[in-house]
Amino acid sequence: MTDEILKLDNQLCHRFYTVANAFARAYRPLLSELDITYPQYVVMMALWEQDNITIHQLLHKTRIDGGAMSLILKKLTTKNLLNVVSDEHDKRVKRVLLTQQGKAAKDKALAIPKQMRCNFDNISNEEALELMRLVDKVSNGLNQALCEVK
Amino acid sequence: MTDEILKLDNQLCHRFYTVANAFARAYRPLLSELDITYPQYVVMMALWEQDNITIHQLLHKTRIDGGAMSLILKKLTTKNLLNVVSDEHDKRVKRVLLTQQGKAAKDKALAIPKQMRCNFDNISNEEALELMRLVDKVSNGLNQALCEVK
DNA sequence: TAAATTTACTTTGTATGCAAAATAAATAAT
DNA sequence: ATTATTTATTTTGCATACAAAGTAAATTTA
Repeated sequence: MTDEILKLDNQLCHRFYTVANAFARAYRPLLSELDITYPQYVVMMALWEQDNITIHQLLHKTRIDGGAMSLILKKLTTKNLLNVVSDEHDKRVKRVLLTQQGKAAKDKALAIPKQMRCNFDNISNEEALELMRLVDKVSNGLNQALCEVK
Repeated sequence: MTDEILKLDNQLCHRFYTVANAFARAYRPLLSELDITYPQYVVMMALWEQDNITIHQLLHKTRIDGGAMSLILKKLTTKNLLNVVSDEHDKRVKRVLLTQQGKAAKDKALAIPKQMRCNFDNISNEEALELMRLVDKVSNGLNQALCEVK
């Protein structure tokens, strides 16, 4: 059946599309206390891991779009969670620095992963690791494909 | 280390976020011949599978947001790929019908899955099936969580 | 060293994704 | 038979994605 090829249920892409949206939706209530969105949370996680990095490094780490990042950093600056400052030596470069409030937010955030994890306690740790391994494999394939085009 | 908990590389959600975006990006060049976006492609796949369905059914099948669907259907109507008509019996309901052009587009689309699949030919069929199974498990967990809230 | 190129970011225009409000029509309840 | 509620869909406002164009500063070339 050639029809099977285009069936939505057979598309890996549609599963990822669906689950990624479901994740963002599921994080919403958990992030409401921090008053940030999911992509903003991703930026904060990157900075909690390593503070005082360049926007370029932040883009690489988070895989967030450059244009979107500009807006996200403005929003997080308005919320007093971080500051963006120009680099002394290279004026093209901007560095992102957590504020005291931004650093403090990490304590609240520490409870989030556990709350999220319990949404799929039907998945074992082994399965979760296998899932991450396979998703990475798909990601690598797609990224290589995109590089070849350019 | 409590720090490991919030590390970006340990977040399942971020992997899905990344790979879902990578998919949409990878589909772009393949869909350019059809002159449609990835979400529009999802709608078309649903209709190639079953034509003449209600918007409600289409929303359920594709998992696309209702607000977004309104716009997507307008775009696809403008491209002469489908028509939206009111149901005779229940005037609240609207049905979506493929045009001749919309049906014909399926022939071109049949080549897309194979082209996409070769981007991750490092993944066996068994791994792909296992991946789908695990993603579904995560999806189910998240959807149940969202239902409980409501 | 002046011009061309590269690098780091921002801006712009288009297309979702989503919650919430708005509409309109069918159904249920009183 | 009205009124209240539910169902189907659209509209609105905000927040990303993303490609492409624009800007500014550093680096490389000629």
